[in-house]
Amino acid sequence: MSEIRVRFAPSPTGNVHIGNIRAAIFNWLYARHTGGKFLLRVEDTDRERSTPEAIRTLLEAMKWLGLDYDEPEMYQSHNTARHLAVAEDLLRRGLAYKDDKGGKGECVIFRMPKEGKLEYHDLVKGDMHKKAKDVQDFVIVRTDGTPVFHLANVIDDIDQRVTHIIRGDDHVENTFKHIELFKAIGAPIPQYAHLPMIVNNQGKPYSKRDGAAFVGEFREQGYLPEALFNFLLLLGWNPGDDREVLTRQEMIELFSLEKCGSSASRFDIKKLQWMNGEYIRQTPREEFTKEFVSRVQAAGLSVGGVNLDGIIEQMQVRTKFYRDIPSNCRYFFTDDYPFDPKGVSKRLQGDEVPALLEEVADAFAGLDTFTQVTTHDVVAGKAASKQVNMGVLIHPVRVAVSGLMEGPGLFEMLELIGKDRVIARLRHVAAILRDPAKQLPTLETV
RNA sequence: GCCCCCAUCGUCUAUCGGUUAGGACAUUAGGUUUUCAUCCUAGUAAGAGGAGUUCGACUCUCCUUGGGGGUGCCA
Repeated sequence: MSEIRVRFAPSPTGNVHIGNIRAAIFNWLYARHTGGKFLLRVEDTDRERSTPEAIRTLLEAMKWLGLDYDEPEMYQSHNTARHLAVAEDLLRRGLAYKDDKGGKGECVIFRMPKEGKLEYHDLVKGDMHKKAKDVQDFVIVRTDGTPVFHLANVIDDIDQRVTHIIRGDDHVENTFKHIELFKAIGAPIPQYAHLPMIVNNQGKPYSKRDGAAFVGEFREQGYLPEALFNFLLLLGWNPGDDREVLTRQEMIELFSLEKCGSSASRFDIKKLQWMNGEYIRQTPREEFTKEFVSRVQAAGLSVGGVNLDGIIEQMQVRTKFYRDIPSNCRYFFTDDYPFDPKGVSKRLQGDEVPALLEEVADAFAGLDTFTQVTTHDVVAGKAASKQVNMGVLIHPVRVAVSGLMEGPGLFEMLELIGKDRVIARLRHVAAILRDPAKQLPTLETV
């Protein structure tokens, strides 16, 4: 039994489309599951677009997703001489011919069978067949002397000794051509598996117009590679039971081409967002803390002198994207925090608010221990004596001390900010509200 | 035009002739008169249409419809 060898063969365009990277994921998983080799071939024959920069983008995307490959990457452009030599040989043996149908000069055409059936077994789509007369001869070398995709792709697969070709649905028709090429060259025919495409809400191929379509964009938007990987895997594959969030190890163990579906799947960003949150919540506390601290520090804030563990405990469960951490947590680390205009208009607008905030501040000042329990009791007492719901006090205080309308429970928040800061903030905000010449800094102005 | 592929809740999917058609996302309600998030509970929601095979069809066959892909110098 020869070893299983699969490959990912993208053309580096400067962006890596999610449909492409999903093919890479399925190939990678198949190799890891079977103990085979996962290879990378850079189809860089388009000299215009295949810049070193574009290749770097491709390699970075793969690294980010943990798609490691087992042999040095192959560059298709380095194999052009061989492609042309094979074409010459096919010509010599009468399996290809020269033609000038378009009047552009002579190109080399590969001769397809004219009668009978063409067939192959697709590992995901089943038995495939076509009448030979429905597949035409095709160009393998252009008029300008450069090899065409079909030729280069097949020869490189032969050279890399690829045994299983796992790629997008859009290549199904090409497969009949490629198989004849393998036969003509005298190479063993690989196994094929065609994955359904990722489409948008209209059922059209998912593109840039539909939102983030490239790996780099998801990375920039704060998605974790593990979440994107897991989500893309679930588009067209399932483990056979109800599990959805899987570890890399589980994916490798459970993966099989037989469980791949054959209908196109729509890209549902909502589910990706949910999954990203799942991964953030599952992140070990230590690792999340590291990420949290680096984001906060990158925003120019210091994490010294605060109850970092307490803040983390409150915020990990609320974090949807790492990139939102600084704006959601700024008030923990500095008194210079912006106010959400909606919060101001909804919670700090009334004439009674300044007095209310000062009253609460005064009551807090009398506390020896400042905890969620003692602050709760103070506010509860105030609400009772005023005969109002606690929310009447809680909401203005929350916006005053954090600038935001959301976050941890108020009393947890107060304890984390600390007595002195809370009191100072309440008085400071009250003073600004009383002074018609002053204004609270809003999100926009900061 | 011709050829090929596909078709279960709004979405991703399970089901491989006999199920109250299951799960997840989203959504609705409740737990929660302190928000947001988490968590828990409950709910709404699906076999495109028509023939046939069969005791019995979401499942097999055919047709229609819809969608996608391909169709000599893109990959």
